[in-house]
Amino acid sequence: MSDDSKPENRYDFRAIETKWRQRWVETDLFRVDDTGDKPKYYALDMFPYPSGAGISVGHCRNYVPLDVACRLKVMQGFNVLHPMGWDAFGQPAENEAIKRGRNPKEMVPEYAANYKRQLELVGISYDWSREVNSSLPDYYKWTQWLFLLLYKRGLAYRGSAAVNWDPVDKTVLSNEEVVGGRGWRSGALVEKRFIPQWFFKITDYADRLLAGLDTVQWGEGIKQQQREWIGRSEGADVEFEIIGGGTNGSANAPELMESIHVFTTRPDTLWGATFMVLAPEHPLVEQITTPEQRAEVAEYKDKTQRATEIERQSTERVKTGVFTGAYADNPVTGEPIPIWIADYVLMGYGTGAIMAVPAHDQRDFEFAKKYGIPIVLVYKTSEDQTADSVTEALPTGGVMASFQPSAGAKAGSDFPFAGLPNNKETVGKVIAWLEGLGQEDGNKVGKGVVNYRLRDWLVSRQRYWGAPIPIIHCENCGVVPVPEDQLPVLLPDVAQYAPTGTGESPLAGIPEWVNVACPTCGGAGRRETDTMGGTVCSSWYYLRFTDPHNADAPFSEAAAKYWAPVDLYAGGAEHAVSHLLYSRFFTKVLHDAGIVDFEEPFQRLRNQGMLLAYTPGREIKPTDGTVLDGDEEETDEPLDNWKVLKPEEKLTIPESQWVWRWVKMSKSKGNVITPDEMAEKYGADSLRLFGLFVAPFEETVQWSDKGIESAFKFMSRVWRIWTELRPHYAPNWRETLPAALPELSDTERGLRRKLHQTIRKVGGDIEDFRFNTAVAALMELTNELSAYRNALGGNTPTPAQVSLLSESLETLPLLMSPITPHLSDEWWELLGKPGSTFKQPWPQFDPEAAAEDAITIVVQVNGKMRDRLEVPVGTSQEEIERLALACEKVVADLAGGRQVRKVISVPGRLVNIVVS
RNA sequence: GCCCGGGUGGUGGAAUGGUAUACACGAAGGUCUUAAAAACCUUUGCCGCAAGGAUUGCGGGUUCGAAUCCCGCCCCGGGCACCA
Repeated sequence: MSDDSKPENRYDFRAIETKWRQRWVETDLFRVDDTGDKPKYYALDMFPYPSGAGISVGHCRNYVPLDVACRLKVMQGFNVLHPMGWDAFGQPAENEAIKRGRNPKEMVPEYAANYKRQLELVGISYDWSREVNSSLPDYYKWTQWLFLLLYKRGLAYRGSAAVNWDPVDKTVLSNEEVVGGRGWRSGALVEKRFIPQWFFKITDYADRLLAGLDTVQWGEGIKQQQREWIGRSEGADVEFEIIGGGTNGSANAPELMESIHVFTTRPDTLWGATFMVLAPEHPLVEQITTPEQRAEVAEYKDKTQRATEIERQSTERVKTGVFTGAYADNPVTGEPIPIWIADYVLMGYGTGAIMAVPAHDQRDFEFAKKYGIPIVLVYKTSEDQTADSVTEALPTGGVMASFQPSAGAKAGSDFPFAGLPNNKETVGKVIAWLEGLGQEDGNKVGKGVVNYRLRDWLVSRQRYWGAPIPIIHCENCGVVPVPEDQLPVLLPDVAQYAPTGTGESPLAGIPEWVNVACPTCGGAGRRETDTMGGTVCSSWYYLRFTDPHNADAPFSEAAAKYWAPVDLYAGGAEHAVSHLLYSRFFTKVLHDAGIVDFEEPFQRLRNQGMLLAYTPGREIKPTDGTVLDGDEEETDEPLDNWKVLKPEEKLTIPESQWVWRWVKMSKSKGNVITPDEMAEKYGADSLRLFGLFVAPFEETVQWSDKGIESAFKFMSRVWRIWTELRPHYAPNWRETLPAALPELSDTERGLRRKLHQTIRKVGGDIEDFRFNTAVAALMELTNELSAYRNALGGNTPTPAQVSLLSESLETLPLLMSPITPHLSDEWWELLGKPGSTFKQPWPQFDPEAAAEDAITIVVQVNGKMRDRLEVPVGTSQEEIERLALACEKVVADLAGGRQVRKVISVPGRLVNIVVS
C-alpha cells in the first residue's frame, strides 16, 4: 500500500523541524502584546535554574504539556502570555562556578543560552522577548526594591538565627549541604552558631495564607501540605511564676525571678500540670538552675546540642531530662511544680516551654513515670479511677473531676467545671474563665491565643551569588535602608566566590564595597554583606514577565492588571511549601501596598510527575559511608542500601553485579537522556507526543526507548496516510460539502462523525490536562482514516468523497498543531496555505456531524450483561424495553417462572431487568 | 505514627455510578520481499474444545447496577515527624 521510495512519502522530520524552527524565529511567531480585544491567558512554568547539564527529557514532561495547553488557548482566540526565564541566583550556580573555577556572571548566561536552544529545539512557544534572568542587575534591582518595600512595611527585620557551621571547612552550610548531621564535603559534625540575620515576617500573614487556599484551584494534597506547614492551632498562653531556684550567683535574686509562658492546646488540663519542661536551649535555663543542679544541667545541654542528629537517627527516642532545681507555681492549684529541661521540648515551637500533664499526654506520662513525678487525673472515666491505675495517658474521654483550690492559688475559689466532658467546648469554657482571672492586677493567668508552626522566613545567606541586601549599618543611625535612587546595589566582582573562613559572605572581604557613607548622616557606614536567598528572587518573577524591561518599576501596574494573576501554573510538587507559600505571601504584601489588585498569584496549579530512568547501582552496607562526594547536582538522600554506580565503577564492577533500580533522571546519577539526542533520532514532535501519551501528566513515568519508538511509528504512519490522501484535497470543500453529505455512505458518515468527535475530545482533554487520552483520540482518528484509505484503494474518489477527505485533510493539521506543531505547519504549507497553524482558529466542532445515528443499548438481567441492542437514535423508551424483554437471552433467563419485578432504563445506555 | 497519592491484562495505561481492559507496547500468524527490515492485514487479558464462567490488592456494606461511593485491612510511592 505504501511506497517509501517516493521521497514525499518519507517522514523527513529533520528537514521539517529545522525549517519550521527557523521560520518561527524569523517571523517572531510567539511574540505577544498587552493589547487587543482578545481575552488574556497567562500560563507559566516554574522557571528553572539553568544547570550546565542542559535539560533532560524529564524537563519536557513539564514544559511540553503546558506548551500544548498554551497553543490550544492561542488557537481558541486567547491572548496568551507564555514566558520563560532563569532562576539564576543561588547555590547550585555558585557551587558549579566554584567547582569549575568560573565567574558565575559569565557562566550562567552561557548555560541559559543552552537551555534556550534546547527549549527551541523541542518547539516550545515561548515569547523570548520577555526572557528574564534573576541574576542580572535590571532584575535584582527590583528584588532589592521589594526588600525595601517589606522593610518599610515593617515586614523585614533583623533577628538572631542559627546557621549550620562546618568547623573544618569553616563555612556556613545550607540544610541541603548537611547530610546526617555532617558537612557534605568535610564530613565534620556540624555545629549550630547564632548570628544576626534578616527575616521576612510571613507569620503576620498566616491566617490569610490559610484562608486564600480555599480560593484557588490547586490539588488537595498541596493545599493540605501548606495548611500543615502553617500549622494553626488554638489554645491558651498560660503564665507560671517561678517561685524558687538558682540565684545565678547574684545577691538580688528576686529581681531575676521571672515567669514562664507556655502555649497549650489543653488549658482545661491545667489542674493536672504536675511539672514543667523547658527546651534545653531556653534562655531562662541559665537563670533558674540551682547551684546544685548546675553541673548536671550543663552536661545535659551539651549532650543534646552535640548528639541530637545522631540520636534522632539511631534508637527509638527515650524521654530524657534533668531537673533544674527550680519550681513554678501552678496558677490554679497553687502547688509548686518542678521545672525540668528535656529535649522533647523544642525551642522552635510555641514558647519553648510546656506545662506537662502526665495524665493526659503520653510523652508527659512516660516522662513522669520515669522520673517519679506525681500524676493527677483531670478527667476520669469512672468516679473511683485513680492515677495509679492508668497505664497510659488519657488524651480523650472521661468527665472532669472536682478540684478545690488550695489557699495559695491565684484562681478564684469557685470551680465550675466538674462533670464537664473532655471536649473542645470545655476547653473554650476554661479559656474564658482563665481570662477572667487576676484582672484586678492587670495580669491575666491565661488568655486564648492562636499558635502557628510557621516560622518567619529567613532570607539572609552568607553567600556570594545572590542579590545584595540593600541595607547600610551606620554607627550613628543603626540600620539604614539604601535610598531607592541608589538601587541597584550591584554585586561586585570578587577574587574568591567560595564562602570565607569567617562565616561571613565573601562580600565582607571587599573593603571598598563594604565601606560607604551613611545615606542619612554621611558618617561611616558598612554595607550589609549577606545576600538574599534564591527564593526571594523567585517569589515575584511571575510579575516581572508582565513587563520585563521596565526600568522605572518592577512592573507597571497596568501590565500586571492586564496579565496577572497567573491563570495556569505548572511545576514540580517539591515546591509545595517553600516557593508556593513565599510567592503567595509576596503577592499579599503587594496587594496591601496597593500595587496589585489580587491576593493569590496562581489560580490553577498542576504538578507534573517525575521521570524515572532504569539505573545501574550497587548494594552498599550500612557502614559504607553515606558522605556524598560533593559533585551531586541534587541532594536526594541515597536510597537505603543502594547507590548509583559512578562512571569509573561501571568499568571496574562487572555488569553481572549491577543492581538496577528506577530512580529520578538527573545528571548526578548519570542516567540523563537529553532531548538533543532524542530529537536527532526521532524528531521533536515524536518526543513531544511520547511524553504526553505515555502516562497522565501527574503520574510518575518510567522512561523507555521503546515508548518513543512507538511515538515515532505513529508519526511516520500518520504522515504517510495524510500524504497519500493529499492529492485528493480540494480547498473549496466548505462550499461543496453540504451538497455532498447526502451522497455519503454509512462508513463515510462514520469517518466524518469520528472527525468531529475527535475535535471535541482533543480540545476538552487538553484543557483538562488529559494529554494521554487526547493523543489516543488522534490515534483512533488516524486508524479510521487509514481504513478508509485502504477501502478507497487506487480508485479515483467521487466529488462527494473529495469534499469529505478535504475536510479531514485540513482539520487534522489543526488538531495536531498543539501537540506536533512542526508536522502540522509542514502539512499546512503542503495544502498551499500561508503562515502557521499556530495562528489558525481551532476547528469548529459540529454537534450534528458528531451525533451517532444508532446507539447500543446494553441489556442486563439483575445487573449482569446479557445482550446488546443496536437501535436507531430516537427509538422510544417503551420500544427499547419491549425489545430488551424479547431478547433471546432474557427470555431464557426468565424461564422457570421468574418474575420481572422492575425494569430500569437509562436513556441511551442500558436496560436493566430486575427479576425475582 | 500522622498526612497526601496510588494498587485494573505480559507491560504503559483507559473507563470516576451504567458494555471493565480504549489507545499503545509486547507476542503469535499472514501478505509483500531473493532475504531481512519497514509497511500492511488478522489474532491476542484469564479458565474452558465449547456453551459458559470468574475477574479491577483483600474482606464487608450501600445500590436495580460498584474499578468508581462508604467502612475495615494489606501492599507500594511521596511528604512530615517528640508540635505541647
